Amino acid sequence: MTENEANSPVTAEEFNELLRVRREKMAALQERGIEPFGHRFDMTHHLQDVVESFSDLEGQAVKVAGRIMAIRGHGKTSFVDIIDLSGRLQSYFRKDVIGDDGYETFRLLDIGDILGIEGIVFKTKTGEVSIKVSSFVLLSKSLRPLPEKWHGLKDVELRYRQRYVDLIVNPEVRQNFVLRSNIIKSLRCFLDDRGFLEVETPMMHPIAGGAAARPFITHHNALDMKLYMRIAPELYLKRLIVGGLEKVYELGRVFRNEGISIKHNPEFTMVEIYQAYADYQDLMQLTEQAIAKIAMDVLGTTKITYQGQEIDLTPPWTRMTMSEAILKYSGIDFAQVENIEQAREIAKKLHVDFNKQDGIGKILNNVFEEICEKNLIQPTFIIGHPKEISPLAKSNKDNPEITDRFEAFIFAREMANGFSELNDPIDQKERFIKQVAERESGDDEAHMMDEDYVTALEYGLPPTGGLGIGIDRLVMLLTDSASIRDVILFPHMRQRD
RNA sequence: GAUCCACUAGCUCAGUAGGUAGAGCACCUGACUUUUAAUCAGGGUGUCGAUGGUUCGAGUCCAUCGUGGAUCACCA
Repeated sequence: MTENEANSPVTAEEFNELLRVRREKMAALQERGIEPFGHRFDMTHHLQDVVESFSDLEGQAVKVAGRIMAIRGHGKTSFVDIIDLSGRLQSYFRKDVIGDDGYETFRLLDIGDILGIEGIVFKTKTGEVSIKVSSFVLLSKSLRPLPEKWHGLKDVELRYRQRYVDLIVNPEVRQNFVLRSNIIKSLRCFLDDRGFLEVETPMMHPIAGGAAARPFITHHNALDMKLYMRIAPELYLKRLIVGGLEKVYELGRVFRNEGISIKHNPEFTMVEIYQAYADYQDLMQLTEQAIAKIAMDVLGTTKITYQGQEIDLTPPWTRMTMSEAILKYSGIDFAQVENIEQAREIAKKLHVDFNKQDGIGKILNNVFEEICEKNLIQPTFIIGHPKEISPLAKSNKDNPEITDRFEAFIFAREMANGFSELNDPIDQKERFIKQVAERESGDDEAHMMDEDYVTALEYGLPPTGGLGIGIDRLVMLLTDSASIRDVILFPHMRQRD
């Protein structure tokens, strides 16, 4: 049935049998004076509490609420499974307890209906903790049938489009999203404990900066101006460090107008963290400590299994420069490269693509991505990124062609990216100018000029370490989810019709 | 954007060689006062993703389109 039909006052004949029967039952309940959509209910326990506290609760009256997931009828008695967020509990309806009238009402209930139940806690002869219903109240009539009880909802398209159904029938999906919430809670706790200040900066930017990505474009009517949905909060957060806030973080959504895949959603959640007077080494430590602490909080261990692969998140993680990684996985020493011809030669030899205008740094990065990334299963910090691909990172003191930057890889995926922030306004302006030139020569992911950001740096940005962690990918890792869509409640889908 | 795969009842799936559309669960009728995938007897509830085409005849073959998935490209 289409949404149109669901919202229009159709006659019963237009529904299929399953929908029609439920509406007829709703009407029958109303005829018996029962309101099919209730108001509130005071429960004394969640369902799992009843099971866990059975020895204390046996023989006592409790009030619980939940959704009917199974009905096993036996004539004048019935066993009814109900679920809430905490778990499942069996309830036992008896005609001689709730009366003829109550039992007639009970028989108008369906799988999917939401009930409030008052009854006595007991154990059945097969040993299952149950509640003998002394009274019940319909809290919400369900007008649509739920998917099958033991296969659940498998169709991934329906699972994403109708996540509410997915959440009802697939308990592990519910658990994953509870875990996601716990991960974020744990991260906040970690940062708050270390004196970081949580801040909120604009999501709509006049200039999209802080990352290399194509932005979504929107428009403000009253100001009649073009605005970009933010691709990163970075430049605003560093303005706050200029302003003296010292240790800040922002946890929130960013938007990138790019392809959708198992690892990419157009909007995703990241945390960016900035710490004045720190450098990339400090932030590397912070990264491994944060992720290990989160894993400990939500899973109770730093040794996890992702897609069948054992991964040990215990710090310290391996540290390796980009060139070292290339040497390790290809046997070629890229650090010896002195000119662009040599770099191109290596790329050709390793069958790595590059563009004519790419410099040594970009080719180095291409080679790394092509040859090394797939090998970085255990947590690994890659450091020594070329300046060419790091327009916001501070150059290394000893080798100005590379930056004091790191990326954390786990299971061949970039999980975090951080660096000592470039705080030299003159250097920053030059790098912006280079980015603008790249933009003009067709790279629509290159940075735009942000004059105000340069002005902020001119007031003085203390030496600062910065870090971004992709929360969705972290949640994927800790929930053993193969697709980012499994950790985003409502992943983006093409509109139907 | 490219390639491959999928789309059949509310859900999970079968459908042989092109010949009247199937099963389990759910649902409906009846029996049943401790079941738990309850059981027993009976009932099939359908725009086979859409539109064309081939054919006496299409769920099945062909074409186009739609939606989704996987891989690739882009990216985090």
